[in-house]
Amino acid sequence: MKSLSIKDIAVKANVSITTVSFIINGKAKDKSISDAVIEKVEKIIEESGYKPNQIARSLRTGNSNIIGLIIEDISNSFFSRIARLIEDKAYKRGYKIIYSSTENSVDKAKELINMFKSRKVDAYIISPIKGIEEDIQMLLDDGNPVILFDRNLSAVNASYVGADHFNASYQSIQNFIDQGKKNIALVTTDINVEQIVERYDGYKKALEDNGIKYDESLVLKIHFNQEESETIAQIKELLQNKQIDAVLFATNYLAISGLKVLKQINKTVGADFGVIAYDDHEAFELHTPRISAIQQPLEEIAETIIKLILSQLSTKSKLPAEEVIIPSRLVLRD
Amino acid sequence: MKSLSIKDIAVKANVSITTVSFIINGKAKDKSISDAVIEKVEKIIEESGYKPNQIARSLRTGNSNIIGLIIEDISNSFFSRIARLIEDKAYKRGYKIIYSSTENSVDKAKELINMFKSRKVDAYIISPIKGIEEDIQMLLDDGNPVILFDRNLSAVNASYVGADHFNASYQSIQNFIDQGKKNIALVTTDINVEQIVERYDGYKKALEDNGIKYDESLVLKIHFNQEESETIAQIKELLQNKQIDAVLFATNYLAISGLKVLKQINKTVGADFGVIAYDDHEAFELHTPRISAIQQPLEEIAETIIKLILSQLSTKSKLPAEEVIIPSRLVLRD
DNA sequence: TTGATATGCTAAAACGTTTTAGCCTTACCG
DNA sequence: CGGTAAGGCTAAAACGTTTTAGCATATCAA
Repeated sequence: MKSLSIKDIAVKANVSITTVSFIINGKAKDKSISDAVIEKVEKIIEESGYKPNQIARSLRTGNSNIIGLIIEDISNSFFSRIARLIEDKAYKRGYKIIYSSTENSVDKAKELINMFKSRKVDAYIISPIKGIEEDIQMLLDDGNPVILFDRNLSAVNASYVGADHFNASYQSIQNFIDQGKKNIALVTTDINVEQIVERYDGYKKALEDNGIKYDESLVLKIHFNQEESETIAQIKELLQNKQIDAVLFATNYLAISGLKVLKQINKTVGADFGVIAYDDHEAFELHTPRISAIQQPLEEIAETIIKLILSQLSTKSKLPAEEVIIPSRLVLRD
Repeated sequence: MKSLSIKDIAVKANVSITTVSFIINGKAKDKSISDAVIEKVEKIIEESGYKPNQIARSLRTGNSNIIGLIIEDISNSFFSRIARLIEDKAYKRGYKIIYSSTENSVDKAKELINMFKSRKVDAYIISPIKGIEEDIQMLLDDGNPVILFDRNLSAVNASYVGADHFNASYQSIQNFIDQGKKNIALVTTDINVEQIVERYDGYKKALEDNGIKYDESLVLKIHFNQEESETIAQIKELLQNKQIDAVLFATNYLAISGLKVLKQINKTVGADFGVIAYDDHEAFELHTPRISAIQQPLEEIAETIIKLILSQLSTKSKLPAEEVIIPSRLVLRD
């Protein structure tokens, strides 16, 4: 059951392959093909259900209409929601997405970039990690559109779209302080990526600006790939052994682990113990009491990414890298 | 900055393209290429960083090493978690995933299948919807490996991997009844897919087997694509106006809406009001009290899908369609 | 009448691989 | 010593498109 080729159509219509190609690609008028022929060929295509082989097309034209998406983990709701929005918007413009998760591994990330390169994707959307600067630079040097998001790599001059992590973090801490909190903990991860560092910096700066001394023992850095049970143990230790009246969790999955701890040790979130999570999650709205969270503007981020990509794809000349920082929203609950 | 081709390598090594190709594909020994030449060419490839153009390769060989994944919505945690597992397992075997969400639209699903077809994906993993039976049959007729999952299409003779929705649902209701519940509601969706129907059937059968009369007014079918606010309004009406002592939610997002309603009307889940959700969700573990849920065996489902695909890919002869039903697990909490 | 222009179409090269068929040596066997 | 086999390599076709260059014929202006 071989599928039809343009040649089959040409034979059936008794015209040349070239003519069929022109018609398929809407260049018929340009190339002055007669209406009669256009109609005949279109009819045959319609009836036979012929679809051009995209692979052959890609080989010839050099573009694939595929956008490569490299993220940390598609099962993380932040990424899956962004992926969905990106997919949607890309799809409407005729692009498909091929994605892969890096799991924060430099090797895997590099491999993925190579994979995508050999697949000739038209553009790259990457939530990067430290250590792949060179590879990204090579993509840029080769003239590929590359958009970083969520986390930036300062060493690389690529376009970047992300939320204002520093200010969101700062605001959250300011909010705690305004409520009279003094001993404010930060639970974060040990991966050295820009957006995590910014959240940390915002935390520190807010304390400092309010004349509260930074206490390193109130900052817990959780190892990225460890079992949740261990995370829970570590958070429990922090919360039980330290005098703490508020916590900012730097990621939503850490916040979820944290809430489990609070449940275990029978501590309730409320007036005398504040919690804010970075990145909202359905569980927070539902939790009793409801948990405050920082919402990243997913829709805007996705839209901006696609806009940048399309503008880069539509001009052959290299556009200067753009940095778009979009404010996050602190949603206070209960 | 044109990228290297096999020809460039051949020229550099002063051998023919054919020889390079044999070496790249590990057929050198077979084709009796001398060790000296192998070494020389490999060295040049290594140094130059040459990567074969996958598109040209695909065009020639007819396979792409890409698996197409068609699901309802990547941002739904059930699908994103499955996607992650599938991606992982596929990746380890040298396959990449290209995905797209159907949003339960027949037209979009058909379009996606065509898209994937013209991209010559090597296999299809589809969480199907009613109305695309013919398209799937065509894929099968053309000899493509196709695995349906989550929901089956009885009209089509494709392999299927899914959880035992009927029994899980039956068990849940039985559990309610064992606890003395009599007025058991079901909140489900109006999409006519097999796994939803099975959950409904399980509900009915369990009632029947226990001599409880089926009351249609206790079954709420929520329209698929509607706003959450409307869903909440409908669930609220059900719970307020009917004498109900237990609810089974047929999807996790409906359960989440339902829990929001309970919060609004100040009804607490507990001994005199039971709740079970189909598909677990992080929010349930965290909810106070914790919410019971039916867990689908994601890991096993993903593993089985990949196994079936690989076995189909490795034999050229068509294998008979297999149906694998994996038991779900009812996790009772609090 | 002549050259130019428009109209309608096509042959063939090119994209970068894989693979078939086969060429030339040298080695070996009887 | 002649024939066959093995070893080491390669030319060229093929995959299915797009696109460049160009061939006829008809029309038209001068």
